[in-house]
Amino acid sequence: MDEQILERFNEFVKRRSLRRTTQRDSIVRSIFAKDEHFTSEELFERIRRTDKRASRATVYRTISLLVEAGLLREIDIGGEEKTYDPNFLDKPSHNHLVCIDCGKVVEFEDLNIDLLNDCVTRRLGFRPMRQSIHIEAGCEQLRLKGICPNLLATRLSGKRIKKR
Amino acid sequence: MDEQILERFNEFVKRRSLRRTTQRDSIVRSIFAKDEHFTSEELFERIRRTDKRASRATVYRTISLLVEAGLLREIDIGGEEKTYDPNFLDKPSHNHLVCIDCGKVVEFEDLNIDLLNDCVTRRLGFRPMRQSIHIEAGCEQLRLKGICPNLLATRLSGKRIKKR
DNA sequence: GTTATTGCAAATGATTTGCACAAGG
DNA sequence: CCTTGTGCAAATCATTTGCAATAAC
Repeated sequence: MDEQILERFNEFVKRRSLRRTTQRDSIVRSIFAKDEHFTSEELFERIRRTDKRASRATVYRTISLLVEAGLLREIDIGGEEKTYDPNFLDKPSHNHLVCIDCGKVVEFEDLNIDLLNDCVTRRLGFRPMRQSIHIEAGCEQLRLKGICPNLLATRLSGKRIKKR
Repeated sequence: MDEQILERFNEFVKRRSLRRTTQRDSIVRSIFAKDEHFTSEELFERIRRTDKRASRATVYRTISLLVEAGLLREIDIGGEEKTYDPNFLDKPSHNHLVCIDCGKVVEFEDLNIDLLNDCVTRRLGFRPMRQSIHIEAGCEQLRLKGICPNLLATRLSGKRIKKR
């Protein structure tokens, strides 16, 4: 993981006169070890594997801190539980496409769309702050050949398919 | 209200061999009497004013039916409760801008953005189905003059400001 | 030492559900 | 009639919170 993220978090924690704890460190490390989206429960289970007495409460509380610190973002990809995205540090303005066939989530960036959105925002009399695009789409391969490569890939990798 | 919507709902209900009831009729009428976004609780309170023994359960169940029928859409404008938007029949591809100063929600349509999104979707190997843009923006007037016209308008009209 | 943090279990709050009675067709 | 809908209250489920014990600084 990029140790720099941990540093940034600890600066944030210090600035708020909060405390650096082993639990917070390990949760932050666990989150930014991958670039995968996750729910609180998934993260909790991940943490539990290495620390048998970690608590859900601390996981929830640390996630909130990370969101306040601007290091983590809640995203909307459907589902009952909130989903978090650790990739906004690398790609500050990316968006999400969700495949309605397999649930796969694809991240993408598009400068032109960002620009157009800013125009619309100003035309409406507002100052652009943040924008996000949510696309639901079907798999083209599935329609043409009856095979969804993402679904296959998902099966192979054992990745959980998000129920919508 | 456009009685045609009620008709469409009742066709849907019949197709599923469900039943047309006075409660469903009155809930559908209540929703499409305005073009305002609402939460289940707000709708329930609205219904309660005219029908003292209406139940939350039926409101929730009817909302679900309307969403399945494609007549109502859940939208994401933050907040803990789900928000529903009855305006997709008139504007099938509109988006939402939320003012971070006053919580006002502005609907807008933009064909160019829709087109660009479709391009991106195809480039990624998917078939466009549905897309939505969520913009958070600050009030330009507030920054320049210290006055947010929406906030004023909201106060005057007594409209509830969504907490975020 | 003083203040913040943790883990637990209990609380919360929106939404869902089981069930007995009522209503639609 | 027979089946689906309603209203009520209880259940659910993710998330939050109070609190006593523990760890930072």
